[in-house]
Amino acid sequence: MTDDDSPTTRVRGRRPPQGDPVVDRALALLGAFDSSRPYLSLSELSRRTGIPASSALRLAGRLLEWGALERGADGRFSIGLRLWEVASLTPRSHELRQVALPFMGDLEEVTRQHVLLAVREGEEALMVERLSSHGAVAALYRPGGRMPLHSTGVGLVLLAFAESSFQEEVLAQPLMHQPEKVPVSSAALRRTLAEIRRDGLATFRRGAPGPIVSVAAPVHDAQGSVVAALSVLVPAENAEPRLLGPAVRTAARGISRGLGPWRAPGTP
Amino acid sequence: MTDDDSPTTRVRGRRPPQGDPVVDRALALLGAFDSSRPYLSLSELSRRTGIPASSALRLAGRLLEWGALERGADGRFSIGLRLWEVASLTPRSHELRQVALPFMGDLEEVTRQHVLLAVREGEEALMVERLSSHGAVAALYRPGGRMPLHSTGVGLVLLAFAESSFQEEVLAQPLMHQPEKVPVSSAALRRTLAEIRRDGLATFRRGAPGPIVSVAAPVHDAQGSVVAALSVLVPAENAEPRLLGPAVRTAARGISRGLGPWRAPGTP
DNA sequence: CAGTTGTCTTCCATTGGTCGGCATTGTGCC
DNA sequence: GGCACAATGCCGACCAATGGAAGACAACTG
Repeated sequence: MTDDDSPTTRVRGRRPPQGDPVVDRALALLGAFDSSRPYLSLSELSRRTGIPASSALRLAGRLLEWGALERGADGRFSIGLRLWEVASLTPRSHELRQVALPFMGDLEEVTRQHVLLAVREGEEALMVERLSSHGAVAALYRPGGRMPLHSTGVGLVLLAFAESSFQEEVLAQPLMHQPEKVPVSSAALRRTLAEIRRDGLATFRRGAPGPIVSVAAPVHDAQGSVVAALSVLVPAENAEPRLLGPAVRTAARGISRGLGPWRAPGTP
Repeated sequence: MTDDDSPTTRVRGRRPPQGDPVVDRALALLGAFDSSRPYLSLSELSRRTGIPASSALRLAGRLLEWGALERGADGRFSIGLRLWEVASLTPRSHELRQVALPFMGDLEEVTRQHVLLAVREGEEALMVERLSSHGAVAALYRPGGRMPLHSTGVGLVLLAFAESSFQEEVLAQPLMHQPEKVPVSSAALRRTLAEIRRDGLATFRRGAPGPIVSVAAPVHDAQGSVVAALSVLVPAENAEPRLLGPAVRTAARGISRGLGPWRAPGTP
């Protein structure tokens, strides 16, 4: 029962049954970019999104005109600065960073390594900001990137203070430490989370690119719920968790206080 | 020749002659947000973009689903974290910040005020990053926000090293210092720009929220063109431009060097 | 150097996703 | 209760969006 498709009857502009909403396709184009591929040619864009080249070109043209995409001399596309400008208004990054940066600066000055701030987004942590000193150890994750909840200091804090239904959902899955690929026992993780809740502090060690230890603490908003996690990342050898703990907790409290009275985004 | 529109013939879904491309409308929704209005209700969104409420709702729904928008418990929309995540891949912010942040941290530690990094976007400077210490003086501009080229330290640097055709375009307009609203003589500005090119350094004073001085230097990419400007912002009273100048220039050179060898984004 | 391959772009007949007015419900204020 | 405003659901006409075909151009290849 193949339908009639003799060469002569084949129409030119037959619109195929496919047909995602236009907006979704345009967003798919934006989503095709990736930290490992910040520049994409038209055909790469087309392949990654499954959108035919001619359609991809038309849509990309619109995005280009507005500034959501830019196009280099070699014809390749990248995310546009105009989009970044608008996106920087997202409250969970903008408000938070504004308050947190000075405190993060203090911590960096003391530790001279990495200081990072992350929020939860879906089943991962999203790094909102990172300060890194010159001689700092190699870091696994980057600002704007995602980090596993169960295998990073900030992630553990965010998980420990999430709703318990969400915690159970995560605990139900088989989890592996990253990047070592060592299985995590759900019972051990449960115990760790309880400790974090008790101490208001997470200490996480990993040996991957180099042995490091991360000390993380929760940041609360005016309603008292945990909206972010702050952490310092130092090489394991000269780590002094005893000293780092109070410093991180103090900074996190400072940020929390800064978020408090600044409430009420009612029309100014 | 009014067309027939007797009450009974009035069709329901008559599509009006209006009709911007869908993608443009969706982007207009994103563009409706603003640093002074990071939260918008549906009707505000509709009014600001000129899109009828029912259409705005439908489009916003799509954006919401993808994560380009978020919606609070009160029903108001804001920019979504997913959009920020993608937007953070824009080379002009991502690559630059990665290299610049450690150097900016050094400068902040010395000055204990504001350190900022900006790129040129159209006829304005766009602040890509700012580090601010605790006791720092009030700042006029915010990260992600735009600054006038002729009335800020970083702006002057970016203007001074822009193509001359662009400079003439700017010089041809009547310019005012911000926020004092004092006219800028085009001849004086021309002289200032020449000095900046000669010294590789801009010094800019303003008295607005408080008397401050900004010392700015250019950042070059591997090809030698100026891609950003770095600046420190300190209160005028205890400013030591003599000392700040070399510090800022050194840091800017460090960033430029960091951008150099990191060239060639050819497929890895 | 003709042949091959791949990318980018323009063209265009077709059609299904998009359109906004209207109706309804929800919410706050006097 | 009455009024004003915001949000959402509904609907069918219609035009903007569609993707295959084909051309232009560049880079390899035998």
